[in-house]
Amino acid sequence: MKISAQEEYGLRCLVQLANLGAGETLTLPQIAEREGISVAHAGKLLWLLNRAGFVNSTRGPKGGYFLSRPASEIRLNEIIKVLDEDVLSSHCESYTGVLEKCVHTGDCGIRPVIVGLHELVEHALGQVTLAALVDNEEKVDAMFHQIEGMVKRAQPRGLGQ
Amino acid sequence: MKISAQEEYGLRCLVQLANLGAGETLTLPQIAEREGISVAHAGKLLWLLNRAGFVNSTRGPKGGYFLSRPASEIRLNEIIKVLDEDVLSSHCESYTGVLEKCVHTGDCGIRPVIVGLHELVEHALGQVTLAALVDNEEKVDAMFHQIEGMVKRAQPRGLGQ
DNA sequence: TCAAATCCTTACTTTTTCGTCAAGATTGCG
DNA sequence: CGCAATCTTGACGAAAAAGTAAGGATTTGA
Repeated sequence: MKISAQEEYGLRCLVQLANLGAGETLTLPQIAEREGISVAHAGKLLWLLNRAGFVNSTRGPKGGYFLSRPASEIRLNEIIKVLDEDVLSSHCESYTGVLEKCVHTGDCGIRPVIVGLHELVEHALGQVTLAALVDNEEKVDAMFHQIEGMVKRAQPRGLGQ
Repeated sequence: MKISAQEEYGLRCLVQLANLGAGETLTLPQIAEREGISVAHAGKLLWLLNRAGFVNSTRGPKGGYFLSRPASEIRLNEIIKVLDEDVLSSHCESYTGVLEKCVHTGDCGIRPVIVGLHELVEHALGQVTLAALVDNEEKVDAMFHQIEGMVKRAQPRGLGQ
């Protein structure tokens, strides 16, 4: 199970922009340098994010990229959906997306697991905004530990063995 | 974020074997046919699972594959770890695995998210055994909805915006 | 002992993802 | 205007993942 390169570095680029003050922008070379990737690579990522409506840009001298919405209104699940196709995707063509009914024979037991994971990840990412990532690193950290604690106490019913 | 083909189809093969009665086996052509993949492909997956100690096999006529441990002692997180490298992996070389300290400059806010996701997924998969997949489809389903419900009630503290 | 059934292993091909390159378009400034 | 800084776009190449092919090894049973 993997976070794709596009997801990871696209998210990093957005974090850079979320750190800017009002009216500030970052150029491709600046973003590339800070993330340790090539300018061309950054260019492609920012182009994707632009097309998806997360960032805007101005060309020419003094130009650059900036968020097109407040960081507090951008949630991680939206970002991941745009950089990949879904929050969590699987291969079996019997799924339409991940959530539709499986056409495999009745003894396919893995569907509920994939659906469950999808919901878990989707929901967790939906709780985190870009702003939270920038401003409240400790709080995000605390939140995840809180969730983890809840999950730990939640389950030992119905399974066991 | 993606479930790799190896993870998905490897898991499916194990589910097939977990459905067997004592002393029964399945041959590669049988497994391949049931999952809609080529025999060669099934062969590679079963070889991985064999090497990892989840299945055993006998050769010759009447041979085939079978689980080397009871399905109730095999948890999904172990399986995923073997079929890929980890339950959830990321790209940044600054992580050693996902859980070590990030070497990026201090303003890298995404580390806690990756670590949090890792723990979430790891823990969820650790709750599900192969046996549960086969025998208790409804119970697994119910469990995930239970976890999801807990997570939903758990978080709105510390983030909000 | 031979033949058929079966797994085992390595090498290869295809597809997808990742990343680069280069030419083009737009803007600001002297 | 004309140059330089900047983003935009599509084509290309490299690397990784997915899947295929084929010959070898082992076992059973007649």
